[in-house]
Amino acid sequence: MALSEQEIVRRENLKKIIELGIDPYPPEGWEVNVHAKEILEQYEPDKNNFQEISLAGRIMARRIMGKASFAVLQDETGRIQLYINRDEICPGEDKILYNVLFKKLLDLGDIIGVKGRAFKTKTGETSIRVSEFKLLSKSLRPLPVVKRDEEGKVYDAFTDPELRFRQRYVDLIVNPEVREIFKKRSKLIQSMRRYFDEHGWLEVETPILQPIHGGAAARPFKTHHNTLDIPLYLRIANELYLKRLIVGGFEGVYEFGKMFRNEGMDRTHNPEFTSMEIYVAYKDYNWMMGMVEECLERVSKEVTGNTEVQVGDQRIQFAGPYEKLSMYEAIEKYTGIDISQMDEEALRQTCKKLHIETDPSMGKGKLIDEIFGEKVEQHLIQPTFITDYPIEMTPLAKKHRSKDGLVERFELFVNGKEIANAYTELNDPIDQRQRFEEQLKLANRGDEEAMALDEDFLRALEYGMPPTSGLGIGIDRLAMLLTNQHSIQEVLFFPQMKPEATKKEEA
RNA sequence: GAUCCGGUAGCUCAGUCGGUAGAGCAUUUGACUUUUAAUCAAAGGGUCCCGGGUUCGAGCCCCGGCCGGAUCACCA
Repeated sequence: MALSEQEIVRRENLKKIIELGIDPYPPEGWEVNVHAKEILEQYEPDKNNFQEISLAGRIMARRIMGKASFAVLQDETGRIQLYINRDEICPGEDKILYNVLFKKLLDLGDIIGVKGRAFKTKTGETSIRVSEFKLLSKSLRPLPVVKRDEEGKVYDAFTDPELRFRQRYVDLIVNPEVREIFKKRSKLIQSMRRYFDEHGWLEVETPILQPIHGGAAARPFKTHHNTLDIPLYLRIANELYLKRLIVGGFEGVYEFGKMFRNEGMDRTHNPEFTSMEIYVAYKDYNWMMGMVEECLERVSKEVTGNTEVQVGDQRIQFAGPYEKLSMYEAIEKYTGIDISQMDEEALRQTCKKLHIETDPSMGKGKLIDEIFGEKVEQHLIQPTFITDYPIEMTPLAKKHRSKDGLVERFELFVNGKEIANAYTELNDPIDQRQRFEEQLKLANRGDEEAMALDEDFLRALEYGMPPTSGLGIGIDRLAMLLTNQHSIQEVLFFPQMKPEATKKEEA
């Protein structure tokens, strides 16, 4: 592959460094006793602190002015300016370290270790007066150079999504705000996990490779196990396994994990995504709504510092209680039509009236879902529980205790998007078998996403599952809300991309 | 999968009517001991995404493809 001019220069510099007897990739570590952010926040000239510091990072800018230079060092916490004076670095006759190594052979992007002391420059910027530096890793590729002026205005921003996502490492280096998004994502999971642990619920792991892709309605990825010579599916959900654990006697289990769905990709969908599923015995969906309110309020506070979060043009209040509307109430509120008594034909006519396309494979549940998706969802900006779904849409939820034809289910909508789904779980094995059979009928009618029947799961229910409430939260979408990002790609380190065109390479 | 928009130097982008390929940053050389989008002087750097076509001549027009984004469809 042909190297660019800058890559050639860097490789030549590398060679010269080696000729000077310097290892460009030394094996030993470097003492890091402080980070950039700590110095910037805590240095006070009067206190004379940070006078023997040792840190490491990447050179992000260099301003050489003859016998002295400024550089910008970036570590995980931020950027700090270095001041390098020739005669301080090279007290003796030999000025090679400064004149040759620092001025000529180091490049932007090189990783160096630095020892020195904090001070303030004439213009008042906290900086490090370098007494010693060492090359820790030579960079052979030029980074995009993003400049910022005093007001923080960005020039030549590195924004091309294709490059940013394919080379996320570069994105993380030159766009510090990107790192903050992922720190928040990590904090979100950590915060939620701590909340569950405090309640004594057990974090578990269940199979990703499943012989039957149950627990949700979606097209799976299919693979094959050679030794067993059987097809296996990457899980589209883990619900049925977690319930088996409730049958087994755990009273609260949860799992953060990747799910895989062989569907389209867009701003809110990636083929693999992270969900959190939790099942708690002896609870129902009413209890679960309270738990969700408490959990999200706390998570929001711990991740963003506030229960109120800016998302696009909206301010979302995560402190409960959240508005509750039944599915029928919600549809009536936003269309003026009461569909609660309608049969499949009447619903089909209603769809027509509302200019919603239908097809013959759609059952009653699907038709209601269409109306809801088309006319209601977009209006649910503040956190809203939509409750009591038609039974046809929800084969794993328990029938409503008082409303015929409905199940005890809620979904939480925020900013017009579903972020959580929960049931009073169906634990009646006879009813569950019938529901699966209904799904089979839908499948025969052409519904590709109807749920598969899982005999072993039914066997587990037949042993008896305590009354249980279960909840699933889309972690990526929650992360999008809490970091004010409008694309799922921005909250995944490595979003799925088509493979790059393979470049011709010499063997 | 459909429609629209985009792909030009390492990066961000201009490129007029189809007529020698442009800028800023980065890079190279030189100057400079408190600069900070450092500055000053000079220089080098291009498979214009790929493949066809039209034309005397294509970065530009036409056809096909690849990759990305947006919107829609499907889905969470």
